[in-house]
Amino acid sequence: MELSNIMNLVRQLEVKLGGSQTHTLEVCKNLTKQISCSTQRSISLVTSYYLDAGRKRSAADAAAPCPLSDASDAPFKTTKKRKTATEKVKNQMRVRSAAGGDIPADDGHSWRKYGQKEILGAKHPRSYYRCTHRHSQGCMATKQVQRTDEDSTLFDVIYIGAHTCVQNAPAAATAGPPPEENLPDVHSLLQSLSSNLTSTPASLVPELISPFSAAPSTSENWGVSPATSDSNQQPGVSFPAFEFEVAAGDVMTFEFGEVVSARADVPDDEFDISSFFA
DNA sequence: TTAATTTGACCGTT
DNA sequence: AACGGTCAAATTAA
Repeated sequence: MELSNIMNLVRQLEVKLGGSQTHTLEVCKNLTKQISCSTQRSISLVTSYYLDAGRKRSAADAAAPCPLSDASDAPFKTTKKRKTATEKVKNQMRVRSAAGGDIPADDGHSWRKYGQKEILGAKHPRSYYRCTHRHSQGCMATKQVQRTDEDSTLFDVIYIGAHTCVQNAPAAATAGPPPEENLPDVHSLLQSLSSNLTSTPASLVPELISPFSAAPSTSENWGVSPATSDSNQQPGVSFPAFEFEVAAGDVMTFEFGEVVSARADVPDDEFDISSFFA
């Protein structure tokens, strides 16, 4: 929520900067653009992180080192066990492609494409990615990317599993204790976020396309859903929207340049999203 | 030469 | 049998 609040504040700043001198303001506008992109990336990172944390926590609640093959289980909760196969932690979000780009913005992780399939009834194929460090570190994180039928600048991205890799690990010098079951490094994530927010690489500063022109959101409509799900969007132009429904449908919807919506699909009793946001 | 992508085959589910 | 996810050989990029 803190990160999302940042996005809210940036949007207000953008509105304030709206109709003034058009010279030094461009710098500020570019800054806000970068901030929003960085925020979006950090949200993606944190999202995949808390999903993993929730899964691990529930595993700890079971107090069994081997939760799946635990035969001596008494009914701890009102476990409406669904023994079906797909017990994967998924996290779907809708992402707008980078400015003019043909692929979704970088989400902070390094991926390696391993497949592409035509999907029944879909206009565009679905691409399959796995973490680059799968073999070096055994990171089993995976994602699927598919261009939306309606808007070809939007992509549906599904993250499956969480990263257990360390991004800056250049292959352990010795075969020391492999970090097989370590948590993702939150500190490095925050550090990366911090540097992204402060650095100003003048190199990649594309033209700004006044993203949020009207309907500034305040802390009043925060948390509700003034999501303007318009359909008259022009190419490359974003509009304000901020849908944030957690209690009922665990759906986040942004219209802030990058993330448009996110949904968490977790097996029953595995993760309580309301407790996370609390 | 190594690493990443492409692409049809393969295989488990439904 | 069809669908979708993954493998892996061939190809391309770094």
